[in-house]
Amino acid sequence: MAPVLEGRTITRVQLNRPDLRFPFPDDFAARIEGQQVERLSRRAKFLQADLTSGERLFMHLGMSGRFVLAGEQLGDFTHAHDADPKHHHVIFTTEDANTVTYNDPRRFGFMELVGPDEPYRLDGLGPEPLSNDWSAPDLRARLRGKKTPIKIALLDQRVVAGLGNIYVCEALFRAGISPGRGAGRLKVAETENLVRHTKDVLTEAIAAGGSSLRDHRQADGALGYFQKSFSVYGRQGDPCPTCAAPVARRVQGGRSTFYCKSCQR
DNA sequence: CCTTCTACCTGTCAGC
DNA sequence: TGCTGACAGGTAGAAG
Repeated sequence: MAPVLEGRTITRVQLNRPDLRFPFPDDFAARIEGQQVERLSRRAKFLQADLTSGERLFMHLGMSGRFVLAGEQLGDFTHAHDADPKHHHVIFTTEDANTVTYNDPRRFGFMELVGPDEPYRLDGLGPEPLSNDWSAPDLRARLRGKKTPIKIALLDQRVVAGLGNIYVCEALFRAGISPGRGAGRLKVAETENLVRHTKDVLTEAIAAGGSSLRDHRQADGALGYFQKSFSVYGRQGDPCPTCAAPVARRVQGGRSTFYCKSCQR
């Protein structure tokens, strides 16, 4: 999206419905039309477009959102896709007549416009898991005194930002830590293991193009294939890759947790 | 403040 | 071939 949007003026915003998960901001189209996108960036799972007006456009894909690019000269950035037009909710048109379309069947995504000095929830997010800011001491400090299970704590974006259900399950498996352990009760060595394995899982998953369970695609439209490397996620009843005991499933905080009862303590 | 629970929505799949 | 119910990669906001 950056080559298509950065440095370009958005000439038109077509809203096809009043809301996604939340209502669109007041005067959404008017506040974006005529603005140039100075920079496109990412923080946790939020996409941020800095506009020349000083406002920031935050976009979140939720569970099933995607952006579809189209334009005469965009060959390298477009590909065949199966996004149903009935779920095209927002269409941004740029000065060079390219379009960036937000498609989201489940509508768990959302968009926000925030003024330059207005706070936004990104301010409260924890560190990026692959940055040098995220270390065992940092995690330990943020988990201190927490009674909540480690599985839930790792999904809390204020503890570390950008981990989802799959990678938390896989990281806990690799670190040999039971998902039900009290977050504040991990030993120093366990926290170190957990951070190391989390970074490894994410790095490997990114190299594999992510996990295409259903909706996820790489930017070029290809399927990711990290799902073929899952040790426990979605593998209830399969043998644990380490000890061959059946992989267990439980529900924590309303989400499925997959783990090995004998390897994870 | 922290933790827990529910809501948001469509699509898919397993089981009957 | 339908029908039903469970479940899905996430987050906000209310309630306790």
